[in-house]
Amino acid sequence: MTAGITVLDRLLEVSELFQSDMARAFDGTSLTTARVRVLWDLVAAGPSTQHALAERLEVSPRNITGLVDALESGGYVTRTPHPTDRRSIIVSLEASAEQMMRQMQADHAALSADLLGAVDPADREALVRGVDAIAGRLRELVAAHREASA
Amino acid sequence: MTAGITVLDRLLEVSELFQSDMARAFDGTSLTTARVRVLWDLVAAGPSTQHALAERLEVSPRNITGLVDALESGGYVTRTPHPTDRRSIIVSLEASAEQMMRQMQADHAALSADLLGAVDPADREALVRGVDAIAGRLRELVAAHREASA
DNA sequence: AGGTAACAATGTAGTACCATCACTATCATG
DNA sequence: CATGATAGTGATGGTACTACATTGTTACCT
Repeated sequence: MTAGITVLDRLLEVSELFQSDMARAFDGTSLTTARVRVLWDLVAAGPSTQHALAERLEVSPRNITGLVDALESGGYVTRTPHPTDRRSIIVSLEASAEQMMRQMQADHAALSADLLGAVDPADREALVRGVDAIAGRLRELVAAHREASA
Repeated sequence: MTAGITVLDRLLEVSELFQSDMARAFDGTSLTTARVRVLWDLVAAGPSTQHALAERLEVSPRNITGLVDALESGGYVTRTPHPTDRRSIIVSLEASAEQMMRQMQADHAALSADLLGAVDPADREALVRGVDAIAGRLRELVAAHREASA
């Protein structure tokens, strides 16, 4: 019972700590969590229209305009016209930003490994299974909520 | 290796899902995540000065003024003068808000139990130990980062 | 006591994120 | 070719946060 509370609380604590640490890393740059989310998506999906970004990140197209504005003036991305559809704009990562994201990905992996290293080896498999189970169950619950309120 | 990445990513996913679900629950009210954080703290700490709230929540005093403004006009808290220090203002939960927070706490516990219920019983203890270990290690790392940049 | 420094809260001003609505330019289809 | 959908953006507004300046109050120090 108390353990149940503790697990969820610890999970939330972990992500809070992680996010505040990320944010601190961006100090001095024009990067923010929301902007990096855009970069991250571009790494995964490749050059995209703003509309596609908006859909994948689940924010309004209008918001993407602002985020890309900031990233563009920071030199992280470029806007190029779509080859066939003149309404669309293709957002691409600048080479330096792609390099930076690769580094960030490596850091992320290293951190993951570090954190997992703090776990008793005998507990690791159960931990992974447990976290997966929790994530899966939570996805179910959220989906059910969305249904209900739709 | 891949598992290491997956664990951290899953943890982050869990807290994202959780937070978006929380936010949806506040639809239609004047409550938001930041404001509920204030209420939550008042439940745990009892009536407090705004200064104390700012310190515990690690935000600027000015920000607390705005949050308490919103909570006050929503009828969730009341401002009363400090008995001895006329500079200070004491923020207290309204009875209805205290009731609501008790409910929220119960829901939180129920959700925790539900999520833990999705985990194979044989994995639960290891999961709790593992998450604790990760949280502890992450606390260390963040503290070290703060030191380094201070 | 009298002056000064620290303190609590708030006004002002500014950044960032996010949303909706209205509008323009451009497809795409009947 | 007209009509309706689509892609992006301007305008506007709410929330969350910050730093700086200001006001009233307290506490300390000589």
